[in-house]
Amino acid sequence: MRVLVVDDERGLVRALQRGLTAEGFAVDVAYDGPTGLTMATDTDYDAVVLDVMLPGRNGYDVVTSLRERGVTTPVLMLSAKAGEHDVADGLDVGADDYLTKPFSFVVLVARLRALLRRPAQVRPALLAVGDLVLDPAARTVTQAGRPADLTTRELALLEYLMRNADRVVGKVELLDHVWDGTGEDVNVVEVYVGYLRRKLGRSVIATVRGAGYRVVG
Amino acid sequence: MRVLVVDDERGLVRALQRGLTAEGFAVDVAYDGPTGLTMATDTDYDAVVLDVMLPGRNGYDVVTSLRERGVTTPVLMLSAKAGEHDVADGLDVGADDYLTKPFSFVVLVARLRALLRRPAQVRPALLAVGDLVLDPAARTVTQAGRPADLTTRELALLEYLMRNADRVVGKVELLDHVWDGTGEDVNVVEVYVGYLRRKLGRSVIATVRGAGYRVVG
DNA sequence: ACCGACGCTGAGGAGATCCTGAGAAGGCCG
DNA sequence: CGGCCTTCTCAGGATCTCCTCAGCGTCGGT
Repeated sequence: MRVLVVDDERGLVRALQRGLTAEGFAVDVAYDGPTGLTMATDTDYDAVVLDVMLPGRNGYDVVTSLRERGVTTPVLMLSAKAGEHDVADGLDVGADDYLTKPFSFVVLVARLRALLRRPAQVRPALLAVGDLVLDPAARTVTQAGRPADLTTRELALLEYLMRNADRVVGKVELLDHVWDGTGEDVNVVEVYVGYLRRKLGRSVIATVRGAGYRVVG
Repeated sequence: MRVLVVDDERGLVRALQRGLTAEGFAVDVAYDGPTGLTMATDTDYDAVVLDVMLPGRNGYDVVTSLRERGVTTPVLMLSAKAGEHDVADGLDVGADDYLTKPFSFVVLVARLRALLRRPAQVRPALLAVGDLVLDPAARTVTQAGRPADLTTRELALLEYLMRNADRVVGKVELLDHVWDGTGEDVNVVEVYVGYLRRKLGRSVIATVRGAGYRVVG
């Protein structure tokens, strides 16, 4: 397990290096943003520990650039600030976890291990299928760049269908995941598919008779 | 996106329920461990938010039992304790993330979204015989790259034949596996083989007189 | 060549499945 | 309170599927 630590506090870095090595990690170090970005891009690390406050380029920038370059290495962000919006910002930008300084070493290792356990997949913040783009956090949908005005339920339905693109999704499954699942009548699903088709065009959602619906790219 | 919240603090639960619903989640609630475990096992939730301190059975137990039962639903643990070892315990036990109370709602939602980004389901493999490709998940068939439009029954019949390619499959066997098997008349099979031939070409399914049908690669 | 068994197919109806317009119920905001 | 939005139910109508049936073609054996 190879880990990159990007932080400019030499003392902390040295402590992490020693501790993580003792835990069996191979540790590389960078002391500023640009260097960290380069190293993380060039080398295939299993995880990156990244301070938010960095000389040259801050942590958010580094993560954003990494993701733009298609690097999906898990990133654990460190911050001195305890403000909650920083946390959300860090995650939305593409970081995978977040720790507030001061943190305990045990916690860091546990979180790191949790990150490494996750399948190293591309996990973009946006859902894109065909000319549709859905942002779950902002709860917006655009079609060919044009924004679409959807209600909460319509959006939830579309999100589930898009998360399962290229697959036929049954009405009961939709009822289970988009609605409470307590109801019985799948007609609600049909009605809402109708709403979506009216707003987004008939071709967005295909009916698979006897099976369910499908969206394709 | 359907979420199960397991916590015995009614006030907090109500707040979460309202907030998450407003964010577009379908929210179910359990107030104790055993109930939560049952619900999480029986229903295919997209995520579970789980308090560590619970009546009946604590959060660690619940996660452990869930994982033992093969349930891989992402779990976000909540704890009142700030002790660092609790965090490590929770993650080691099979939880996917961890939040310490008091937490901010914004952070909770961000973390939840991060969990939901995990790749959805494992898709079954494609069936390929000759220039025919059948995708069981998408319920599509392509012939030399060209899509074919099949009904449910036609697809089921073709799938069974393709799974038994290079073998002669009897009509009664088809009646048993593709139909309920309650019927007697094998003429249905003949009719449907006819449909498939009309849509896919005469050469796809060969007749073996007195024995049944066969598809070859 | 003839015959019986077997297989194929066109037609059509019953029923399942899906879509949609209308409207009721409830929440939210001014 | 009144209007607007959202969600959901309901029922009618428009498909589409599935299966049956009967007649015809084909094959193999004699």
